[in-house]
Amino acid sequence: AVMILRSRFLDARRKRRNFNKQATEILNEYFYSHLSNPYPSEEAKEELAKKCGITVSQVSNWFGNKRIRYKKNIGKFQEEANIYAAKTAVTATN
Amino acid sequence: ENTNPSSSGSAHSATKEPAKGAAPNAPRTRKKRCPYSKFQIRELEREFFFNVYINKEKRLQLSRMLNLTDRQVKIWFQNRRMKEKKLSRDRLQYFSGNPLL
DNA sequence: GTCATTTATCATGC
DNA sequence: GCATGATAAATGAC
Repeated sequence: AVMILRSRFLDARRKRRNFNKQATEILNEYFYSHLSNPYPSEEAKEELAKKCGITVSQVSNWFGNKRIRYKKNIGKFQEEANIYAAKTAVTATN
Repeated sequence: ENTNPSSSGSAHSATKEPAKGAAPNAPRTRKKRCPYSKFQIRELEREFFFNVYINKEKRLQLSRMLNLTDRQVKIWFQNRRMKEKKLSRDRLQYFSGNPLL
């Protein structure tokens, strides 16, 4: 039993699974509300990880991928940028 | 399966990629990431197993054998140590946070 | 030296 | 067929 768990752990990367919608929502909210400086501190990463139900490393990976993929093609992310911008604007006024 | 770009004409060009003397405003183009071959990885891992920290002499020897620069071998060991640390962290988190066993 | 990061690449999901 | 998460080279702060 231990060997099975261990083997599954060792190649956990090979079988990646997408984050659930709620987690992606939380990460995107933070990203687009800190677009001028999308670098969460270690404490912020831990809090995001807790809220999303993922590890701190996964949070770091997500922001790393998001930053460069956003920078490489801002146009492609314009739509979702507007969505989250409006969302955070609403929450800010409330 | 790995055609090393560093062997452009000479395999003995020691350790530098940008020429520093001539161009004052060097754009300093970042070296493109080139994945190492299975053979290179095996030899690097083999040495890493014996000692996580590599000597300067062994480093030069390894770099010559694998057709890598001395800097590349040094960086590889640094990244490999970070990988080992991350694996330990993940292992700890995995076996402690879950009610298994 | 460590370590967060950038960037390209890999492997998978769908 | 790309989107996405994780990893592998490479850089730079400290």
